Amino acid sequence: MSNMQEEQAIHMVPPSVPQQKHGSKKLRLFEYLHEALHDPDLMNCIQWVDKSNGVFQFVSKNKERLAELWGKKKGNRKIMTYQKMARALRNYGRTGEILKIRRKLTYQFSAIVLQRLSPACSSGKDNVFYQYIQPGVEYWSNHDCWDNSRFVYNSGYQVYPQFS
DNA sequence: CGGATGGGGATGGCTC
DNA sequence: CGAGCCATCCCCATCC
Repeated sequence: MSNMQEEQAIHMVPPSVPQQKHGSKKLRLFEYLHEALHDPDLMNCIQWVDKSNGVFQFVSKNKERLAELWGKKKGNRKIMTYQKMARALRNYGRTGEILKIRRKLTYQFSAIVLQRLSPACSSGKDNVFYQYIQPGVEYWSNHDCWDNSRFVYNSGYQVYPQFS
């Protein structure tokens, strides 16, 4: 009876980081966008508005091109469009991974995602990967709950006003 | 009016 | 085989 804990301990495996075999990881949309933001060839499709705060926007004229590239990368059967891609982006609003800035074609990576995608993980040793969105990040909602996915994000450095 | 943009329900596909 | 997670598909609302 007193061994229950021990038994549990035996079967207790460290919270598993999703399996990512070499090169077979499933690319997430926001990862792709982040890559695209660093690709000079795509500067006419997507660009930073405020890099340090993770704010970016699509270029109206070429946003469809970027969407198509994304669709091809995923091997979709049908052609990806900006509309459909933006739908996926809106889903990120629910989890807070990417927030919608109240301005045309403008979005913002959350601080957590930025950290995860960016600099620190330079030397290939980390499993710092899956950390979740809990900490004291300040989100300002101009509606009443997350589900509305319309946010203004206050990074602490700068508040982006809502341009009506 | 009509394109551009934003939104959401339903469904698909993959993984565990 | 089923549940959950994301992404995709399709259609509608609003704005300019």
